[in-house]
Amino acid sequence: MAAERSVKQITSKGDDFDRWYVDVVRRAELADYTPVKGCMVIRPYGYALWERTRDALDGMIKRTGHENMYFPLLIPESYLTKEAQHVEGFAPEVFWVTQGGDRVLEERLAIRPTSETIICSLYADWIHSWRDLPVLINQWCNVARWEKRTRLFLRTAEFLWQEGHTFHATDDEAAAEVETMLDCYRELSEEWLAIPVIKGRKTESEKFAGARYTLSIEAMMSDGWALQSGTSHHLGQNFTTAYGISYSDRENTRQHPFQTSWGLSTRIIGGLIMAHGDDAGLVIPPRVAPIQVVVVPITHSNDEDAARLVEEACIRLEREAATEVRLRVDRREGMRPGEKFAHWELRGVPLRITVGAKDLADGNVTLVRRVDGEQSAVALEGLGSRLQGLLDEAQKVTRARAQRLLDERSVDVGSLEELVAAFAEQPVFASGPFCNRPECEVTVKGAVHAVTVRNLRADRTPDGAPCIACGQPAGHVALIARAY
RNA sequence: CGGGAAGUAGCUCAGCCAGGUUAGAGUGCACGGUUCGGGACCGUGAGGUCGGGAGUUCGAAUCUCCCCUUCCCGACCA
Repeated sequence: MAAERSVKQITSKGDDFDRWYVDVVRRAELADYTPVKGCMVIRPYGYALWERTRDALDGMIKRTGHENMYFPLLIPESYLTKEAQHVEGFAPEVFWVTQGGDRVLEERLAIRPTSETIICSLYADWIHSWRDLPVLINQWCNVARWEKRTRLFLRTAEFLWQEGHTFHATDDEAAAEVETMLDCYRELSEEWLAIPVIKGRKTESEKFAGARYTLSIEAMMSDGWALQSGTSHHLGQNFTTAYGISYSDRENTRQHPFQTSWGLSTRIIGGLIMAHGDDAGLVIPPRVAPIQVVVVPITHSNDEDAARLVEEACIRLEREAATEVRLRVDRREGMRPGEKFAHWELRGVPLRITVGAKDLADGNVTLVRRVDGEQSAVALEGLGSRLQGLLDEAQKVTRARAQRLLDERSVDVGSLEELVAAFAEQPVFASGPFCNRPECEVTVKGAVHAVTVRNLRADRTPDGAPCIACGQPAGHVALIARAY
């Protein structure tokens, strides 16, 4: 049955994945294009999804000891340009404000592409002593980057994110922070968004501009492509030196603190869509679903008694579920049940309860799980209190399905030939021993169309195997994939 | 930013090559009715500066030029 549930308005996933993605985003009313080039509008349903994701991550950020604050949107050019690599990396994508009202500004202002520079400039005045460390802060904000190509949620000129920034007395403490926050991203992705990820370290060519190193989580989309879903950077003393941040340690010696930054953006919503969605539309994991349960009453205009019983059952569900579950009864008139089913499937609501006279005669309602279409007749009695458990189950099934996809499309390779063979049929996640020299990265990229080294896996070691590109002893296992 | 495609009703598109009454279809929308366990049907109605600008012409959705936007493939990137 599930296979026949095609949706009128959206392209089939198998026919054209990119069109499918855009169709789902727009038809499910998550987001849309705007008259502003490169900028999207996030519509209420999409924003609700972001809010749930954001709140989950915000809880983790606070749990790990960070506080939220807010920095200016505009950054003076002289502040932006102090860290050489950073400027070089971001300069091509900065928006510049050159005028205020009718006055040309003496110094251009950048619209923040990220806030390390303004934050360092301010903290240079606020950090004086080892007692001032660590500084553990975060901000939720918008940033702007002049991107050449727009993809809703995945790449827009303006996007929403959080950026965490910390300063530490020791290198090790900063390194631990980078790991801690990457693990928060992993937890958000796996436990909330039901997307398994692979943690690892970025290669030199892929790391954040100005960082000593960058860690990332990489998720597999259902077409086998990778999506970098969160990054955590160890900035060493690069910025603190450039921006003159120093403090007196316990021995009264001047020191530059060690710094980290880490970010996760609305891009993750794109990942959620591409990881779980199907030909009927979105599939939203219950923990972040704006609406977790939709109730569709089946009423007959020529049978008032039945209609009354159906409405009573709906009211009962609303009352019993109200406190713990986000449930909505779809009472829209003049719309046939099938149309409502399609409507909510497109929007990815995890559970649907159909309430009709036929089932009610036996004290039952029909329950359908979005992720796999599993359908069952369940007793109305006590259902409200069982919903949370059913949602937890749906969350698990969604996660397991994504894990299965990742497992099925992951391949270990021991040579370039095997790498080429791995991608012959379809995009995969290939893992192979890698020496991490820039020349070898170029070789790997050139071996298969559009692949990149996503990261050096944190969970694997090469065990003395030779690098797939040069044959020298490999120190890492590289995750190689095509990426969004 | 390079290569390709496309912009006509909310959406999907036809009409354009061979310029000519009042620009069409399906779907969606509004109202009425029959219906109602997978996008049902009948009727009525609203809805368009044909992406924008300039030009050619008696006359432009249609021909010419410029611009804008979107999609796809690259390069760049969260």
